[in-house]
Amino acid sequence: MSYNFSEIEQKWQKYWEENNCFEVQESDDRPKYYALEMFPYPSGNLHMGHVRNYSIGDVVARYKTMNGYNVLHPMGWDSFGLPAENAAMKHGVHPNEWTWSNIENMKRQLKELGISYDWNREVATCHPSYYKWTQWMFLQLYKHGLAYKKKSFVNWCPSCATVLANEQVVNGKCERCKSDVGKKDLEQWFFKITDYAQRLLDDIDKLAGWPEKVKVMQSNWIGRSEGAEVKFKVDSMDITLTVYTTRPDTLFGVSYMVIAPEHPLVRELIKGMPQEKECLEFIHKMQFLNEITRTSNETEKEGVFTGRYVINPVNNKKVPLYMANYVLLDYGTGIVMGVPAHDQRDFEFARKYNLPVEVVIQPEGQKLDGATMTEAFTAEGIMVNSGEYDGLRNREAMVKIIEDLEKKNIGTRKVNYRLRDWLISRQRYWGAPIPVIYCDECGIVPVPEEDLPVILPTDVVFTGKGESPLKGSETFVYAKCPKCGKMGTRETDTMDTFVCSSWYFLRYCDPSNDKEPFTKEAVDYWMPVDQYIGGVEHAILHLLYARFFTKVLYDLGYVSVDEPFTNLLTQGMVLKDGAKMSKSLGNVVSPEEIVNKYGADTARLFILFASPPEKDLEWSDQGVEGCFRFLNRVWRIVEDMTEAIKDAPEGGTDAYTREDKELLYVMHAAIKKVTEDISERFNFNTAISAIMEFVNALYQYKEKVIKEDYKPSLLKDAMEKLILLLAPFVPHIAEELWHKIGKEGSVHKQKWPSYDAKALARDEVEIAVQINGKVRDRIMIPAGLSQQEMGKAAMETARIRELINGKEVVKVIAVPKKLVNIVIR
RNA sequence: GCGGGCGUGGCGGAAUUGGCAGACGCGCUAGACUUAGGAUCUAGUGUCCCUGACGUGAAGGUUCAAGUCCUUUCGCCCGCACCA
Repeated sequence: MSYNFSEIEQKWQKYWEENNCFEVQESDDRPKYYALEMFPYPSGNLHMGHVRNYSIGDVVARYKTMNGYNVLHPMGWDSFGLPAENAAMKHGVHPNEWTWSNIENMKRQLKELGISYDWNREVATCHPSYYKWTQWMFLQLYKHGLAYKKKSFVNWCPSCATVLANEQVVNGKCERCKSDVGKKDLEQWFFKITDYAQRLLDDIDKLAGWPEKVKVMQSNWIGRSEGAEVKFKVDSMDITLTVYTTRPDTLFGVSYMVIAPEHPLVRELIKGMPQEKECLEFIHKMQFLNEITRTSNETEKEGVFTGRYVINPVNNKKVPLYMANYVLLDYGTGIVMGVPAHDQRDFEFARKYNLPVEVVIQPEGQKLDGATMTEAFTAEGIMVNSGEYDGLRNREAMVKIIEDLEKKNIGTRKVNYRLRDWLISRQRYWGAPIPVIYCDECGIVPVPEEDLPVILPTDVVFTGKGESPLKGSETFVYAKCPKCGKMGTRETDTMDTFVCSSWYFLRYCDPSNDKEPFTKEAVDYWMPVDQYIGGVEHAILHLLYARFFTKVLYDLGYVSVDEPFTNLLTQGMVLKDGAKMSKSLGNVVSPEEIVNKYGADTARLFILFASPPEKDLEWSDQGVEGCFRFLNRVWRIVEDMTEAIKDAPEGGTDAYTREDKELLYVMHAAIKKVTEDISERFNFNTAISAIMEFVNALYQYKEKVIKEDYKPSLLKDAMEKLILLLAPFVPHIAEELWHKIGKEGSVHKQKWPSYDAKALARDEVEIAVQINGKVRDRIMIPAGLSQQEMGKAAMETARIRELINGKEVVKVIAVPKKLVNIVIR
């Protein structure tokens, strides 16, 4: 018979809810701790990845509570987004209805897992009381010049019928639906994250509690590079083209120049030239290529001559101006100088179009010939063919050249970032409306703060066409201009859902405030998040945006921290048969099924035990069975002992036998290990294995000691400690057993046990005796023996004496409590 | 190509500071209890030519001692990738 998990779990979930066990307030003399898991998109059902994420977070939250912290552990819903609209089109359900019923179901599932959330602080980004403040955030950014509108070539997903941020385009495909992303020339809203590029980069150094991997990814994404901008005059035209280069030392080797086909100056440059028609065709062709095929490393470089020439300011050489596929408009200046001898891309381009290859840097002791080179020389060397800079090492020349460019006013030192401004407008319905009104008289007018929220209308038709469905809502579109009162039209684009999730961790601090997004006091008390837990897929997107928002709000004085997350744990994926669980592979295990069959405690235990949190986890039905068996084992041993410990006096007892001491040792070793594994390393798998060893020791004790010799207070202590150690992992069974052994009050409100170093000090230890590094014998020795005495004891056994007989003992190394190594010759 | 990570039994994984490799769990084997066992308990379980030898992807090295440190190398996973 197994224990009745279903009854127990329901009972305690009800108890926790009715007693508001996990509700927290700021005013508390305990130190605060903010434990946060990434809130989910309400797709309708929890998956194993969620279970893993929230189980990990729950261990942390419950453990910290038991260790005397005032723990904030909230949950909410990232509830705007495309799937709601797709469902509306497919099933004819309104996104609002669809989303809220999903939330209801997932909330029930979360509660069935017994996660210790303060549900009073629940937020949903699609609720007007939340998006009011998302819109408020937009207005603050707008007010401070950090939100702006511009026309540009933007990523366009034809399937989602919306624009996408750079971060949402993965390998040229839509991050969400995987269809090919194209380009469209549209007017769009942007957040000026580039203003914060340097700080976002610099402050990565502050993130000591973040995984190296995530920090490297962010730093690569920001992509700082140092170089110079250099001005080239167009021959017989009054136009100057500026290039960005990281290699100003190769300036004398420029043999052509390339401009991006979309560059605004191109039309003027080619106008009336014999090459105009060819150029226009090329531009047209490039527009229809998506970015991945256009810019992939494998795509052959392709270009056309514009007919124009530019003049190299350092040597007055006239070089041809091309347009080419490999030059991107939105990086640097969109114009690149071609130095075939020292850049591989330029080299390939030059060979294809028969452009000269001029060597200006020679490797030491070698002579390169531009005509016969087979690849570009990109390493360091000595300057040649570079006028006054000849003979210098190229590094030194680089510095000098930049200085000289600045003096002559033909160039400047320049730092560039790969990071682009964040495109936040979406032509979709189910998002926070951008609070802006267009007025014929006044232009772009932000909606006044007191008029927020701009409510999403309900009279909307979902067409799936490339226009915001809001455009069709008469009640929404027309609005009076807040400035002049004339009728204007509202912005019909909504905000990227990543805007909503960039500040939700702040809202949790003060979730029902309707006067402001949060009070400074609340945020100052709880922030920063002490431990953030979520999937590594958000390493760049969400985590970078959240950092950006925090910095902006810090600058505006709304928060006192400039980094939101002190420690970050990126959990691994849940796999089945070596692959990520997915519908298409048919390897999905539903959490609900597992909870129904074995209970939430078993589900949680397995997921925590199978692998350390940051590694991928292979699902195993048999492993789940094993965890269920273990909990039954725990149940039975506590049941068995209940009678024996009933009238146990508190504290001391008679002299301990060997078995008593052994049990005491294992118990304290378990307390030590579990404590350290949770607090220092988050290695829940080894923490759980230590508890298993403790339980095994209890069974050993039962096997070896007759009932009459039981020490009631020792066993009582053991039962209490066992239950306390289990509490963060398997909260329901722990709570039930806690009361079963006659305790009162929630086990989760108890103090975390501490270990007794005395119990861990054994008087005798077994050590290995090695000869030349190989174990040849084992001996029991008193624990306090000196190294010398250990060596002596080791050489006294019959077996060792025999083995060293007639040999010369060169050296004896003794490691206290571990081993003795005798080196013989 | 650049950056990050990982290779340990039949499987998931331990080994935290260089100190007995394989904790714990799964699986497997045997025994006990039993009408029965897919329940439970107990014992065993890296490999082999088994008083010993070998063994942490491979090859070298440092050391009394190496999964752990160093050098070389192979394989896998993840991220970025024409960024001038």
